[in-house]
Amino acid sequence: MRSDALANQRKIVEAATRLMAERGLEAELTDIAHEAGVGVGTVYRCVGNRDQVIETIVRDAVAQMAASLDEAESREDGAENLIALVERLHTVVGKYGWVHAALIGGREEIRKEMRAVDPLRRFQALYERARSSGELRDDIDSDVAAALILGSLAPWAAMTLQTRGDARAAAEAVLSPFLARATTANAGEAQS
Amino acid sequence: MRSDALANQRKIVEAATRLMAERGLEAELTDIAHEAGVGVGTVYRCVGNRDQVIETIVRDAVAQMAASLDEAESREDGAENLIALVERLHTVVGKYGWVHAALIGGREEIRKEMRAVDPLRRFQALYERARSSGELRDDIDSDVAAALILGSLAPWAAMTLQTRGDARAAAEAVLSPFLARATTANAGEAQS
DNA sequence: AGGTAAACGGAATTCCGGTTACGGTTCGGC
DNA sequence: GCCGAACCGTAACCGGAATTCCGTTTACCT
Repeated sequence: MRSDALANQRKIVEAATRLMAERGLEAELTDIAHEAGVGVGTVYRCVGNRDQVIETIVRDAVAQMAASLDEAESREDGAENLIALVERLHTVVGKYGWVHAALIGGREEIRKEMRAVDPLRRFQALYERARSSGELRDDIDSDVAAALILGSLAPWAAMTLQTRGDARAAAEAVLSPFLARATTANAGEAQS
Repeated sequence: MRSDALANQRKIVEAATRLMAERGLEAELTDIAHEAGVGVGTVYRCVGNRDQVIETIVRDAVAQMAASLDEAESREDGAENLIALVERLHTVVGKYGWVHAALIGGREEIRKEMRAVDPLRRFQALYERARSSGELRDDIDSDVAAALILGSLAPWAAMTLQTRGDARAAAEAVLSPFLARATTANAGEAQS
């Protein structure tokens, strides 16, 4: 592959990522080509047809999520590990605004790709491991915790969370209901 | 409007609802017409073009969500009220499999529709009200609680939650991390 | 029952975005 | 500096879904 072709490939993937983040997965190929500063033909030559463009980008996003999971699994158990993971996931998912849509209505191929990573199970496992550190509540089923915490990646939830400063603060907020009381002394809720 | 036209309108909207629930918002107009047992022309006459068909259905779904919120607001404060609300929301959103996609990638008009209902704020307000009953934790910011609880409507989260029996059980599980400890005595997590 | 305006079905048409074909241009080895 | 292969942009081409059009049928009023 000639060097200019390779450079174009990169430009195209970047452009597609950018455009799809703001317009969704249905962004048009001609627009992507224009955004990348090349012609449509070049898109076909360097990346492939529409489906292949999409697949490339989805693969990127999925890989980044998988990498985050990998990293978390290799680290020390504990609340901190989960917080960092949630922070990374929020960042990644936020960058690719369409992941949600892709998971729901997307091509079967994309969903398969995603199912292979299986973030829910892996997060659940991490939650259970982290629990042994004593920093997390153990009176909540780990599958429910995983569902709620990863549910916070939903755009409407993420939007609210973004109002609190940076991604780190958002991740801490998400985890806070699951922290064991003993560790984070909290205001009493005496009542009646 | 003649009575048969009115009847057809109803049939079409029902058919579209059914078809889009299983195939997503991109179901074809001719299929919808066929499913309703009418010709394509009739769809245009009774409901309008594709966008208007979609809008009609989205409006329905949004109205049902709004009604659930209305009802909850008119009831007695307390955890029970929130659980029932979450149960209803899960049911509605589950019935219209595409709401997520609509909210994310959908037409600006749809999102505006949704923003008008503003479920997050309303739920947050309900959470704050319910807190006064003493059944809910008050050491978690209500906006975070709202984001997490409504985040559970995200498809991947909802999928996990559905594995636990009925919608009611799922709703209880979702709320459980937010219940005050005093009420639901939980196993101790003593450590170090 | 009869007349008429409204509604119907679905074939024909338009529209639109993906895909392909092709004449000009550029890279990179000699 | 020059040649051929690889690459580029653009302008047609194509398929399929949305939309329109019109001859036929139906509901409703008198």
